[in-house]
Amino acid sequence: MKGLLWGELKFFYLVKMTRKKIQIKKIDNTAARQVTFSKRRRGLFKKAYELSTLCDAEIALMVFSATGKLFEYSNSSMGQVIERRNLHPKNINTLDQPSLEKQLDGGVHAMLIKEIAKKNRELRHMRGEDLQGLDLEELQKLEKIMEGSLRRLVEEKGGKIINEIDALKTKGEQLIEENQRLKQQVMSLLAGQGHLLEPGQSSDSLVTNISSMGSVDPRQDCDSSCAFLKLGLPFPD
Amino acid sequence: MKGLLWGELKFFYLVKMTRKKIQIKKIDNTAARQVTFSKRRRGLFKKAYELSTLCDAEIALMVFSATGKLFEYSNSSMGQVIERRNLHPKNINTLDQPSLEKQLDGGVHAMLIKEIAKKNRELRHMRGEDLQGLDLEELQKLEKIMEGSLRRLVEEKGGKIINEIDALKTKGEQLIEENQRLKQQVMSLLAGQGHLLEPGQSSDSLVTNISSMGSVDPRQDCDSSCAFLKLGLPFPD
DNA sequence: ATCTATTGATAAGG
DNA sequence: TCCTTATCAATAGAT
Repeated sequence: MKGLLWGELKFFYLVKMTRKKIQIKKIDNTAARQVTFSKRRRGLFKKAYELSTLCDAEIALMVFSATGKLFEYSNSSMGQVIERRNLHPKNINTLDQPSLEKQLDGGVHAMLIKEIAKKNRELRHMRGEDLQGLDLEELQKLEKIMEGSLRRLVEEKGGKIINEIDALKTKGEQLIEENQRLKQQVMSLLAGQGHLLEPGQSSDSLVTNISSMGSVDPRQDCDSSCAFLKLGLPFPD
Repeated sequence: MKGLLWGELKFFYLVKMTRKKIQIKKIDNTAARQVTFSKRRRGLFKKAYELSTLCDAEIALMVFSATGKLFEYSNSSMGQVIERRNLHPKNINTLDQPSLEKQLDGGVHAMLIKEIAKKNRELRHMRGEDLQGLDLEELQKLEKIMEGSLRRLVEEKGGKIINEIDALKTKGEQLIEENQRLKQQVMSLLAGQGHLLEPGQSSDSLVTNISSMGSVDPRQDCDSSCAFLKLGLPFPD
């Protein structure tokens, strides 16, 4: 809505703007919560950046959204700040106490196992298993994701195929060139040594003998490479 | 200085207000920097608290002042958030926390973390991400799997849809029956009380009055439910 | 620390 | 997600 129109409406209809201060409590409406999360997260990161810059402070900020997505900021390095914190007199004691460590370890252990279970569930769903527990909406969402995945996969495969074909074509051309060179070499040798030919020995077998003395891979003779080239078949690798 | 006096001064003497936006650069004056650090640090922590509360986010914030003082905030536990970050797919390969209990109980943790990393790889592949590392054969295999998944998913969804439709149909039939029963009840009542009808009062309005005394939801009168039944429209739930 | 004009952040709505 | 605008909050500079 354009500013002018908006102004008119406001003037004539006294539109009630419900822009007001909010209570700092968990926002019930999911969509509104997501929007607010996005906006305030940006604001928070900006403030963190400004503080670190203005006041030469070292800052690490980690934010997990309600849906588990991770956002982080650090003006130096996250690991460095965490390490610095662990070495800080304020926290160094908590690391050395076995009891606390065990408590923490138990928590971490449980978290790791929970994480694995969660990922297993996701994987089963992605494989089309255990779908009974999902409702129509969740199935729909999953379908969208999988369609996207399949689309990307097919694209990737297409690219790979094109690349392989290109590589094979290039290789084929190189072999054709080499083949030509060798043929000329053979011809000139034949021209120079034609008088040594004995009756009963074909030129073909002579070509084979000569070419196997050159730089070509001796495991592959001229005849077979000619066949690949002429038929446009893929080359054995 | 009181507001009024201040206003007068400003008006008459054009007091030079040097309140203006600042550049986000390191503040040179040490004292001013300290003051700003104090003010903005509070602001930042408040913002972090508000975000975590409003949006149900898990936050860890560490700030080292230029003089090495540590300030930290977390709505849950600092260690917990750091661990959660370490096992996040984004950072799971950058394990920079050898100082903690991992050294003591390295075996199990390492295994669990490896497992999670493996599953994350699988999941990314299933989502069509990080496919560059796979060769043609692997892509082909993955495509087969995903096609199967999608097929099963669509089947499952189809079944769910059929079920929902059946349920709605059944509900509709039940409502039709109830509707019929009520109509007959109304007719018999009308027949028995026909002599009570006064001139000017239509039977329709009487029907409405009677039916709203029965077991039907009083928020919905007979006319509107008839409309739903006759038009074969979905029922409001 | 306290004050206040100004700048900045953001809620509601599209 | 981005845009807009009214309102609310943070804070720079002064005391």
